Amino acid sequence: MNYLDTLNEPQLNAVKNVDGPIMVIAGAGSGKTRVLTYKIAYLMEQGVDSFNILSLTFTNKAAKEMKGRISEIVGGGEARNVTSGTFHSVFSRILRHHAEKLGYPQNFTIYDTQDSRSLLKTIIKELKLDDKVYKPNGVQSRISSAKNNLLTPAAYQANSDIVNEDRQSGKPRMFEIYKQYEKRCFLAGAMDFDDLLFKTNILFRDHPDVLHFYQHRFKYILVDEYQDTNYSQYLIVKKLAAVFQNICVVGDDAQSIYSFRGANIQNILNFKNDYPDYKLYKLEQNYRSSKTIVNAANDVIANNTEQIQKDVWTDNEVGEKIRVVRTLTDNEEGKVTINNIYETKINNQAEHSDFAILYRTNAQSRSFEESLRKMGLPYKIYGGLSFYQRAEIKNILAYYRLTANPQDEEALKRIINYPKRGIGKTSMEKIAIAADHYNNTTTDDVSLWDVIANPKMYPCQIPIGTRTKLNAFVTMMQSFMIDLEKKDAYDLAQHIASSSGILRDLYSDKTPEGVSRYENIQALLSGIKEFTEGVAEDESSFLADFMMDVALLTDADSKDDDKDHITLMTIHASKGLEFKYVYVVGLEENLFPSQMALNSREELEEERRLFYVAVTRAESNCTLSYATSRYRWGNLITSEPSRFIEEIGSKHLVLAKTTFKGGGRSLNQKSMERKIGGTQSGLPKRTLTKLTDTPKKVKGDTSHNLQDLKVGYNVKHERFGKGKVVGLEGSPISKATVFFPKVGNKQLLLKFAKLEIIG
DNA sequence: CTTGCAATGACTGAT
DNA sequence: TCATTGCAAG
Repeated sequence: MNYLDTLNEPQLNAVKNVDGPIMVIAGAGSGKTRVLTYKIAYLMEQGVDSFNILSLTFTNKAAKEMKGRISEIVGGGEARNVTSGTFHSVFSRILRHHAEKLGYPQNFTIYDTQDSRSLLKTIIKELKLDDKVYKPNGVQSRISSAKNNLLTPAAYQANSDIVNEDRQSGKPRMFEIYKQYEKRCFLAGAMDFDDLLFKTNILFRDHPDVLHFYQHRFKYILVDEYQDTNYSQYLIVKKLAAVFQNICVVGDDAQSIYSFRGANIQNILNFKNDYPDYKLYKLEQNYRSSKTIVNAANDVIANNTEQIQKDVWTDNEVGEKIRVVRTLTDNEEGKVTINNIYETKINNQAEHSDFAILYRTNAQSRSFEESLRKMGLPYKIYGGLSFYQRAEIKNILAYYRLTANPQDEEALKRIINYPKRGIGKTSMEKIAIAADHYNNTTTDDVSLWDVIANPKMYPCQIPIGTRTKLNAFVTMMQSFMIDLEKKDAYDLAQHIASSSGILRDLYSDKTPEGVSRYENIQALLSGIKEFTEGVAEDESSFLADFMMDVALLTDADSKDDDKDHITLMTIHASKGLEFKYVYVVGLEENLFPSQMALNSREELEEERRLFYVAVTRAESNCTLSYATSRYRWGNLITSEPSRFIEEIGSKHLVLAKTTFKGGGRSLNQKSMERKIGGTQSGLPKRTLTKLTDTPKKVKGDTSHNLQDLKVGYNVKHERFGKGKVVGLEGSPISKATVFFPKVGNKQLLLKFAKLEIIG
């Protein structure tokens, strides 16, 4: 039982109290994952059957890692019987099991955001509504929040508040779109992300036997990141826990950052109402970060009004101050950041994986990526366009989807003319009209596929030439469908890829992009091969099994290619992670906090929590940076530093020199500085008032006298010793290649490497 | 039906 | 800036 000895008192209490409702409020870096992991291990040691444990985590990767650690503690293969994963993945599996009870096919498709937006666009067009008024994005989030609050289209229409809101915002027909969207999803045998939770609630509501079964199956329920659950998730958990009430939720109200997805802090605050005899444990000791970082983060979060009282502290050393870096443009921010990473890595002999660059929006990754590429440093960008969202991958997956579920309308639309087979817009419109017609005039549920596959039953006005092409497509798809449960996933996937013509189509494209698309398909196929080989003997390895949770996979879940790389991601994606050196970039008003969040206190406080999350990712060093101007939609806009920087006590901050002088840009920078009206160094006035005790750095310029460097000069480096210049780059010179007898050729950035000319 | 070009509007965040 | 959409010509 030595693993329990590593816990502090509140952690130990949270682990050892297993019965009844428990809430753990866990400050950043306070070891909550450890508590959850050990708690499950402890439960198993106490004789609880692992089949009776349900653990809901924020990513599937976290679930996998937890299982691994539990296995190490309890040994044997028992840990794999714990049901664990994200809400979406756990309940999509349960839904598959009972799909027919809800009228869905077992192989129902999961529509991702793109699919459902595309369907919404179609519907808006069909209803002859103006898509400038009914913006697909806005409609989508409206419907999403309705679903997250468990409002069916009928309930939506019956709710006068909501209907009034829609009317006042000039969108009185919103409920029709919702109704139609719901109908079309059902016809297509498809659920969107919100449906996975919504339909689970419906399943439990309408089928008490099913609910009863899972209530008794999951005697112990653990929920991580509870502050980010929405009403729909809250209700699922509440229903499941109703019998045994062995529910343990872990969260931190200060890290609630998903309200845009319907997350509701009230779930934490309401816990005591639902379970009056609950036990509360607070984990307040931070084991992750330096005192400086913990205290700075506390300074920031103190500006929020609504929070659960807690006092996060640490025994770790004070550590270094948080560096504040000001640059003139977003591009310069990229260069300065990457150069600092490069320098820090060498000075501290750190790994690339010790570094993370965190930003507010995905679009900010560009300038960092460019600099990283120029410097030849290994990096990985998480989020943004993930592998499974690339067009070529979505296309081939659409073939697989349609094979597993012919009703899938979005999949059909995607591939009916890919690769090109002469079935264009006009034909598709005719088919859609026909399907709609037969839906209204017969009692059948008629999908697009039904129309093209049964021309005798559902005739439509299509010229004979096109008809022939359609028939060929139908015959091909049907042959895939026959193979669905005959061939294993890899064989069928490979077969479809080649006989659909996709591989040929991509192979013929010899542009770099085309080659990379072809490689992506190959990568997908080898992923499927791996899946096929990795399936346990008692499980099936059909293509439909592989497809089951592809839609739910994210970059965070993709297995680490255990390559040593610098991490770039949004702050949202960084939740739960930690890095030695963290760079929080783009700290500018209207960017972070986001412009969209400035209208209400609630939204601003969420931005602040987001900043809190960002800072608390750091273990030993944290750097905050901002640019005084940045490109947005192609034109330069000026910006001022984020209010969040000011909220950190100045004693925790230090202004970094911004001495970047690369690539002959000094002149440009100077003139821009004049134009923008920034001060010569340090922060603009507003911030200076708070930073008066920070010593102003005089612009040091070590590279100045090095401009006379010539190839062949002898130089001295503080670590590598004497060497000879063999190459120079940049004008003015920014980079030198120097041969050192001790270590060989080294590329040095003049502004960092303190070179001394010795003749 | 396909291709190519011009015009347009999007950048929060993500299961 | 970049990806998507609309329109005209082949």
